[in-house]
Amino acid sequence: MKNITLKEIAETLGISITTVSKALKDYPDVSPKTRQAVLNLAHQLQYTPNSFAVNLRTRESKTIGLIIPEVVHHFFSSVINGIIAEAEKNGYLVIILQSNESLELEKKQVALLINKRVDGILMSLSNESNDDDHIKEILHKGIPLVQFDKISKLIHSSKVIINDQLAAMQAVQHLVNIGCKKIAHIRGPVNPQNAIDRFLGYKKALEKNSIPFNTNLVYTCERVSFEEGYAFAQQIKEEHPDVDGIFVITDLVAVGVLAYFNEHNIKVPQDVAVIGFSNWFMSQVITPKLSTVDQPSYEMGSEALKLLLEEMTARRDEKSFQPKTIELKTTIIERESTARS
Amino acid sequence: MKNITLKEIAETLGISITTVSKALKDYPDVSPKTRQAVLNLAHQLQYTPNSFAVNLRTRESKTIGLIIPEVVHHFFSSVINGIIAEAEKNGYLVIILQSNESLELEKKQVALLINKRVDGILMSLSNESNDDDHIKEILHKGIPLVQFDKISKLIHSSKVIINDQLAAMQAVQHLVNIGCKKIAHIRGPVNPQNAIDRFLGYKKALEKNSIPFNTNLVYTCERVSFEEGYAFAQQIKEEHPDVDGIFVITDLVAVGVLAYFNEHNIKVPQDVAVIGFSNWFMSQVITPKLSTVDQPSYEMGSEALKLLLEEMTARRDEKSFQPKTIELKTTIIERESTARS
DNA sequence: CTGAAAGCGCTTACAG
DNA sequence: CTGAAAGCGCTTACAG
Repeated sequence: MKNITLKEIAETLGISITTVSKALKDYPDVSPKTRQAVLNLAHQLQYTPNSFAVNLRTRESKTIGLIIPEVVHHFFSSVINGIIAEAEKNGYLVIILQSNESLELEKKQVALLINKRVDGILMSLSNESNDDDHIKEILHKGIPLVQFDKISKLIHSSKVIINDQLAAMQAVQHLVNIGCKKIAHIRGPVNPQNAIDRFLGYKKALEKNSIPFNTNLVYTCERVSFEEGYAFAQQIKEEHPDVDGIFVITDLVAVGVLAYFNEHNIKVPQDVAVIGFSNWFMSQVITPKLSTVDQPSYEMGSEALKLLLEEMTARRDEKSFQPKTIELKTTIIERESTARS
Repeated sequence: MKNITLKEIAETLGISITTVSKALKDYPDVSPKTRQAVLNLAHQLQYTPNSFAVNLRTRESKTIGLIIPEVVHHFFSSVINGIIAEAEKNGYLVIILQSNESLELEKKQVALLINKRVDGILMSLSNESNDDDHIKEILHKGIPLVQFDKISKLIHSSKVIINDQLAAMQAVQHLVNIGCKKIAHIRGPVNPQNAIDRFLGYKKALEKNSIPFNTNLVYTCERVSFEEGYAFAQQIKEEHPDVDGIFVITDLVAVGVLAYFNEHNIKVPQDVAVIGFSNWFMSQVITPKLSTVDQPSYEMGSEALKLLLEEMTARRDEKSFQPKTIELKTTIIERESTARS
């Protein structure tokens, strides 16, 4: 089906393209009669502006790009949800790309989005990311950027985060409070800032409670998977049978830990208490129900988009913009896996 | 940072824009020397074509639109994964919209994508969708369309589906095989084709095994939620204490059923066997592990994108294209929730 | 092998 | 209040 253009409307009504354009955009300097005629015909023909032409003229695509490590992930899919909803509300569409935790892919995707000339970019870094050049390139090109969740502290952009260190401290403190004396930590990979911060929070909590820190009680995930949780649970029990509490980097891994314990008749929380991180849906339906740290994911997405909008608006109006950091609240969710009476 | 244009390259080299454009696009009628000079300078200046202008000229956006009911959903997020991966491989980006199971939103989003002039659309219908006009509009505009999973049979487009009826029959047959005599069905909402087909499969399986069909044993979800599963499990036990098998529309709801049974000491599978549908990750980690129907989600996404590509290519080459339907294989996954020895 | 020119469909500063 | 014209940055049929 042919698409209607301004030209056709203009010709049909015997007026100029300029006037048609103005009428449709509610410019004041069009007579009410002309405006009405244009509006009627446009509606009748179901005119919609050619967005390609509008993009070229206005240098805006009304599209933003999102790069995340993984879509199939309860936390990230909730974030996406928040982003898409907020974007749509403001007339923006969202292109989603997935780095699959690969720095190489992440770089390619940044290039793709820059090429596409999106109006802004939202990013959560891959676990491999220990190099900032591609992200600096975004800033260098003058494209508004908001980092969330897995961020690089060195990049001077807006950020939406939680206080991972504090949240981890609270989680470990909770284990101490219910009587744990020897607490292991299954941590995330070495690069991501949030894995580092959660580890530091673990360490601080021990210190605060005068529990000696022992490197051997820290187990490092590479892929942050269910399988790793399962394997580390076994390893912990073999190497340190007296461990009575485990703080796990994220719920998926913690569920792996529970699976191993369930299968080997190790009682949770009586023998070992377990606390995860993120509050996946899954945590409340497994047995035992998993204690965890609730992390507002939908809100993280919507707040990130709002910050991006602010920056895009400032940029368009040629106002200066100071990057902001929003820190969202986390909450300890106590469930069966730490319920010692 | 200023963006480099063809004009600047042309001026710097003292040649025409035409020649620069041709050199960059590997047209044969450019002298090797000129081509090299252009390529060098373009690379040095990090030239990338302005996609807005390219879109306008070529009438292609190299972008496709995806509308799904929900992002935060193991099945759909896996489909997204397949779509994005395959799209990227072929130089397309994906805009994702979420209907939240609302027909009204779905209509709006179709309009958004048409306006955006995406090169093609992938859709899985919302549960509310009992009206096709907005989808016919896509075809009417000549935009390639592929439906997947939750489709409208009445729309003459390509489709990627599973045989829901057959898969449901196999699931119920499995319950019969392990000795179930009175089998309830928690079905999906009334509109979606796949809920209807799964229900029909349930009915056929009963018939085939000479088990009388009883309307009272069919419970209809509205929101397809964990909570509904929980509530229906209770209702089933109250209304029909002798039900010994339940076929549930999808794993999320089945997990709700298991939660109720676990909490009320009803033994699964001894007292009641339960089988779900979709093979969410969650199903293999809960207690008891849930039997289910595996549905290839990643593949559904990648196949849908391939079909769309075929159609977009045909359309561009002005060849005719006959919509195709691809039916993917499903597999019964037997786990603890139906493991009667 | 090279380039002038038209055109994609819009927006907007400017003249009348 | 109306419209001619320039221009966004590219592609491509055409002439030389």
